[in-house]
Amino acid sequence: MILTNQELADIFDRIADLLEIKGEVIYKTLAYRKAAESLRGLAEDAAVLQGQNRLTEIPGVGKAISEKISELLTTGKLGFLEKLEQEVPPTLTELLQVPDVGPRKAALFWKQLGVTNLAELEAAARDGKLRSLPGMGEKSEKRVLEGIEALKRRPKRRLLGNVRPAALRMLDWLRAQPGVEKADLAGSLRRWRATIGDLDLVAASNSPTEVMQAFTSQPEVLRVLGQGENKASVELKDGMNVQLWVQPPERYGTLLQFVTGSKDHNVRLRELAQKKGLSLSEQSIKESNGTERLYAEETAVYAAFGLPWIPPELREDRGEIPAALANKLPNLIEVSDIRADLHTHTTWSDGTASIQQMAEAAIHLGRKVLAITDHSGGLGVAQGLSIERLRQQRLEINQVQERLGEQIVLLQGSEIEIHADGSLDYPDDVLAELDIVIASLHTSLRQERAVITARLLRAMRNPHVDVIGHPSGRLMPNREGADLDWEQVLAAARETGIALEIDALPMRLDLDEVYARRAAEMGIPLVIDTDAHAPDQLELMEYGVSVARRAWVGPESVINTWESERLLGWLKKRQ
DNA sequence: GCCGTTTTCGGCCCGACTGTTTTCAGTCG
Repeated sequence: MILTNQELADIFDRIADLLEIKGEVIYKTLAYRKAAESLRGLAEDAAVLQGQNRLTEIPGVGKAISEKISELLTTGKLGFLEKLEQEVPPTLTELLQVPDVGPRKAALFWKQLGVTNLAELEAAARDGKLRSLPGMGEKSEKRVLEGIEALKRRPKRRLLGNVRPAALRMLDWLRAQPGVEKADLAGSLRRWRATIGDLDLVAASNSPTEVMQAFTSQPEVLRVLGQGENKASVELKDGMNVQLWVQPPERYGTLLQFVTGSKDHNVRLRELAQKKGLSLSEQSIKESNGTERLYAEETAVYAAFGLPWIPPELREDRGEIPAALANKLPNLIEVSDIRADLHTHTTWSDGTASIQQMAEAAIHLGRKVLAITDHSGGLGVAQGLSIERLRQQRLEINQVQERLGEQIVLLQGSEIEIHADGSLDYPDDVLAELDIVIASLHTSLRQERAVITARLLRAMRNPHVDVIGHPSGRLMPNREGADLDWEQVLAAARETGIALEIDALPMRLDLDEVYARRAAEMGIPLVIDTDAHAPDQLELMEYGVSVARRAWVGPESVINTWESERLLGWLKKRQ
């Protein structure tokens, strides 16, 4: 069994948690966290890098951590971790999930009370045993209990697509408050991360106290977690945590920059500041003599370090600061670049709208090409089309095309099922009749790596297949994607010229940003589709575009930004 | 534990807020 980059990253985060509780110097734990984060952003399997003796090329991975990766990949175990788990009870890391409980308090509860897991902590708090510990009191004990309750109510991370509409409503509310001059979404929401923990908002105001007061007394607020001059934090009734940060307008640029993050991006930027004898915070940039420079605009903050403005989607410490320094930031794709949607469903399979309704909605959004790609017969749950029904559908598509004339080009396609053995659901002569063929994995996703990779490769090598739909098959937050050998998948994509899809449904966002970036670097064509099952889902395109932007992808790599003639020519040539 | 156009050793980002404290530790982002 081969450990994935994600699994390795989880192990190093776990080591960091245990080392922190143990009381190891902070920089050691930070080193493990940095290595974990790098592994998550890495498109090449660590196992491949190990084989080539290139593990230390991973940022934040040196001698010690590379040896641990090798040991894990070779034996599946890690002596260092096993020894650590003898010293610190492994279940103790549960305590770190509780708000306001960090490594020091977890260690305190363990050493003084023998607490080793969440249930024991809750019991100790209920028995009033926490209040008498050093540095603790009745209020702290109550906060721990409330934190445990909040943990039970709240899912860990939510999907961007579920959070964003509500966040935009709250932003509108904030902008309408008296005394608020400017306000924006910040944090992972502004960076368009696929999943969101807490919600961060920033505002510019000269009357922060009033703004904070209004914020914490909204009817949706369940409880106030903290409230000061510059910052307030609340838990909403639905379990969501929201932070609001306020500075006067002349400091808004540094505030927005700071709260947007990511944390790692900010650390890099502050290192850069230090080298120039400056100190960056959410308040200002300070010179070494203490003189403050104030920035109302975020662009000016970056300019102060000689950098162009960096789009928030890139701020993950994945090379964006060196790229900005060299003036080599990518020209990112925009939603307005999108001309076609090549993956949609109608009532012919499991969609809720007719071909005509979907086409009209697509025209309304300015699409020039729309592919109707209902499921093939094999996917029983989605009422896939038999060959006979597929041919009937062509007639209706032709009729709708006639009615709509030149407003849009309709294509007939299929989202065809890849069987467990890699064969496809329709015979080749039927596939040849279609304008576009998207092959997707929906079933038997748990096959082991060699099997499912060979299965996908077989489908990719069918010359009628134009696109691989949502390649990993993941459904967030619960279903992991297939355990594919991405080296082979990407190599096959390059060899066959097939396009890989970024599915824009917020629960998919698949390809993810890590592999989308690698694919684009390899010159593999990408396509961003909504996979819409209803007219309003055609608007979800922006989520797919956000993945491409986070993957440093420009419009040229994405075939549905191309002029219609070029796109149709590409499809025709593939046949 | 990592890393180097200031360094192979000595650094490693910065501030708000809370609760427990009489000046600070812990947590968080």
